Amino acid sequence: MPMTNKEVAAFLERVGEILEIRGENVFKARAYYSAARTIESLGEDVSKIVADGELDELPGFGEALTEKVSELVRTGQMKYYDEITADLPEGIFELLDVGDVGPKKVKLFYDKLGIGSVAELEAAARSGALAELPGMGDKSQAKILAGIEQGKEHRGRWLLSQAVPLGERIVAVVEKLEGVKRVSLGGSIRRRRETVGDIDVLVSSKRGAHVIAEFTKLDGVERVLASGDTKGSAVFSPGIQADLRVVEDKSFATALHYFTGSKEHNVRMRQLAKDRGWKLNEYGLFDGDKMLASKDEKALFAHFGMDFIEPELREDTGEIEAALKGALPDLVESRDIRGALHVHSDWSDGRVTIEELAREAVSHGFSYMTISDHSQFSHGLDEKRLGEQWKEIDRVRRIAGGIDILRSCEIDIMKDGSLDIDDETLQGLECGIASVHGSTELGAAEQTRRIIAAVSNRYVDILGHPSQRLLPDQGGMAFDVEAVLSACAARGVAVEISADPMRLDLDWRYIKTAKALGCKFAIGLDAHEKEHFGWLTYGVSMARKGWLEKGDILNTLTARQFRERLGRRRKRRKA
DNA sequence: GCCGTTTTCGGCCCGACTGTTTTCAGTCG
Repeated sequence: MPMTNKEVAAFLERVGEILEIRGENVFKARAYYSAARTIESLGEDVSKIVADGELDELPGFGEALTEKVSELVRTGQMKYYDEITADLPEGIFELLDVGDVGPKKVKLFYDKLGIGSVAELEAAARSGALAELPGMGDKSQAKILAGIEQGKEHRGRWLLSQAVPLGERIVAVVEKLEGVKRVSLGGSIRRRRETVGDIDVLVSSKRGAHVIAEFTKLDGVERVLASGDTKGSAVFSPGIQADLRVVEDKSFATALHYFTGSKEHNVRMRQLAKDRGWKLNEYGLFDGDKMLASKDEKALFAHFGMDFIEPELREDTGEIEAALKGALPDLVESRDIRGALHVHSDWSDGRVTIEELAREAVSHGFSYMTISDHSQFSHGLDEKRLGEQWKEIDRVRRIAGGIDILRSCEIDIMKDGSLDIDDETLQGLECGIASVHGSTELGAAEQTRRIIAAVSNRYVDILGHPSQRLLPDQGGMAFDVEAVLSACAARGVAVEISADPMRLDLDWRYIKTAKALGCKFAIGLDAHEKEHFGWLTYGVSMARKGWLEKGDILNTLTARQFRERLGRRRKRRKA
């Protein structure tokens, strides 16, 4: 089984960490980190790039990395890795996950005390041995113990949907503090990454110490990690860390740009500044000692002759070049979406009646909705029950004002690629969504054949959550993404971008590739209760991260256009 | 380990905070 991009990236990340722990040249380690990020943000499979012999064309891939990564992708192993890890204990990497512990301290702990796991670190801290080490003391020891405790409670990343409400609450409170001029979320939450490690908030004020002090007293603060004049850091219930930075208002635009990132985007922007003889940092854009005024981010980009780059695009995947050429996409917005697709009712595992769903959809401004309950394999409806449901849909359609309701179904894709509803019944659907739920462990080749077989059924209009990934940490199943996307494009089957915060699937990294292959998209809610209509914003964010415009997305069409489009496609497929 | 119409060798982002230090190292973002 070929390694996924994520696996290759994680491997390279680890090589970088080992090099740092070993005390090698930090720039050598950085080369591996940079390679890891490049692989992670690829819109195509690294195994394909290796097979095509095009790995050395990626930025940051010279002779050594090309050879080592090719070996890794082909054989699943890297001799170099075995060499540099041979004399290190296996658990040494987990030490890096402890707060306030970096490669230098790992090396120190290992060299002096032979510590090679978090358990050993904890024992050493409790015995007081850590405090005796050079450069360490009681406070450092206590901090490390606290870090170990926190790590036990929670590790890793949070869903975007968990972070956004907290982030917005912090902004709302801080905005009202005395002496605060401007406030914004920054970091990965502003870029709308599908998961975030922490919440970044930027504030402009002349009263930094006061703002930070108030921030650390907010409702929900469990622990204060740092509290200075310009920077504060606290852990909020249920364990999400938030960092607040305070700058002068004249620095707000450059600071916001800086703290929004991504790091890769920032590196490119600083380089652009350097090329022009300027200097860009969080405090401003400088020509010598002179600060080039930027009242907001738009003005900042304008200095470079660039169009404003929406935060979602700032991943260094071509947005800088496009902005310089004035060729950025006109990104889709939530208000462009007219149809609520992929809605489950209490006919399967949803909590709400069709009639209530209709009312809820109207209140969110949708003008049509597809009732897409599960089919029999996922404990949903069989052919007979579907027929009965259609009568109920007809009834609600007559009484519900201002909304069109389409007969739909989330049809299960069987292990062999067939569907669990017969064609005669499928013919009666107005929108067919086919999804994989079971048998996710097939090999990549079989999985690919299976999905392509399913989207080849003429009554399938949309491929639901293609990868079956579950955030924050469960990767998707193994299959040839490009082959499936090509099949969808050829058959006119739209690819779902699930707005379910645990899915957000198709992965935005593949969206640009999908569009280039000719795919259309459908933002699906996968709603099971009323509150889930609010998920739309997350689906739209992913579409935006994938550079999509209104015209790329089927449910920006009016109800009538949507029906016509699906109808036309079906006629073509019959012919 | 990568990279180059300023360089094929010598750079590679940099500032805030903390704790341990009498001037700095490590971590983080």
